[in-house]
Amino acid sequence: MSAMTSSVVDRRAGLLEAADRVVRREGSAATMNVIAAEAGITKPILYRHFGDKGGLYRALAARHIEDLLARLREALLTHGGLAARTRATVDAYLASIEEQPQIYRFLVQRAAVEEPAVRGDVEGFVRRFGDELAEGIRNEPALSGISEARAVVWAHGIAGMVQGAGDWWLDHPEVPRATVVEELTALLVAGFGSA
Amino acid sequence: MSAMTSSVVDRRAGLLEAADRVVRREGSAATMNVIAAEAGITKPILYRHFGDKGGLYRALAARHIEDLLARLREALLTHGGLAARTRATVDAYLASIEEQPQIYRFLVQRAAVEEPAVRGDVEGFVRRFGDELAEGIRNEPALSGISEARAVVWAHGIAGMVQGAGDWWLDHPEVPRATVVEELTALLVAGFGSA
DNA sequence: GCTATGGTGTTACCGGCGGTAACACGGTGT
DNA sequence: ACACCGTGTTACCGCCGGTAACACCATAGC
Repeated sequence: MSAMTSSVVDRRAGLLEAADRVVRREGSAATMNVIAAEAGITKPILYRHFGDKGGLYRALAARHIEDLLARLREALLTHGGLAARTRATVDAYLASIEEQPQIYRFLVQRAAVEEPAVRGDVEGFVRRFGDELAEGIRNEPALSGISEARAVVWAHGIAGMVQGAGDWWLDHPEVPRATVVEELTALLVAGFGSA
Repeated sequence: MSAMTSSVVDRRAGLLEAADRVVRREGSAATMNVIAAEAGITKPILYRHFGDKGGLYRALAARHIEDLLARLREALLTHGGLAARTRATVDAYLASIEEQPQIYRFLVQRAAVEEPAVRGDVEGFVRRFGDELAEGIRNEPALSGISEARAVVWAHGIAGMVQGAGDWWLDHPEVPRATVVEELTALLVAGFGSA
């Protein structure tokens, strides 16, 4: 019942692709009706595939979250020391939101806020970013022996910091990305020294 | 046409009080109908007073935002040096969200996200927190001569950090507030050293 | 051939939301 | 007596998320 290329899984992917276009184009006005129309169908089909709006949001968020976390994970493995890793990670985050601001807003706002059920499943995104960061911090050679409490509080604090600065930066495009990256990196790397 | 104690201004305050109770009790299910019912009236009156849902949200958010920013402003003036000021500010923020988590969620989520028109008026809240922080950083004796870019990026980054850590902490009440405060303060104070 | 079955698609509806029009009541000034 | 104005109501609109019911069209089995 698989082996074939097409069928249900491709259909789902196609629908998600349509939903993605709508979110990218219309932002928060991405209603179920519009998404269905964009896909050239009507609502009930959408509901058959995703259950409810939360299900579609979950599916939609999952793709981007995995992509983004992969980028961040890779940045966390950058060679060259703690400062280089920090800079690469912050820059990866800001580069991502710069490339697709609408998707980013969808991830941190719609997906995590509007549909509370998503919190347990996709779990925010900033939250998962924080979890990944915590792991990175625990494994950081320069921070060996860091207490668990410190690792986890720092991680979620840093996740919020990058997100907050990124949010602000989206409304202040006159500031170069490199500036934001350098200032945050300086603050964080010096802060890590306290460990 | 003023001088009298009662009339329209008291009425507004009473309605806001009712809205406040609903938000505190029902959280995100604070619909216009139930707010009206809580106030003992019906919808149109609410609309006559506040224009639309965004107007009510703005009015509702404004009170708490001013209260909260006053607390933070006071903390920013704590005597005893940079570390003491940082600790007091972080603690003031976390204490506030601990006291009224529903109101806090309303401020950072509903008011700032759901009603985009609020962004220009009440302007987020985390955003205004960031603005206040930037001013505090510029005036910080220990950070005199800091560049404008650094002050503003740090400010909004720190605002996001405290908010992000606070968000996470709301879901992990087993961690004492003092722990969160101390870990964030340690990171920040050491980071400030890089200026 | 003719019928079951299952997936794709539709139309048409439901309850509830934000928002508004239209009207009813009661005090006040002239 | 009358117009006026603020407070309040009922009843409605359009749109959203969500669902029931039915139509179409392949393939599979006899």
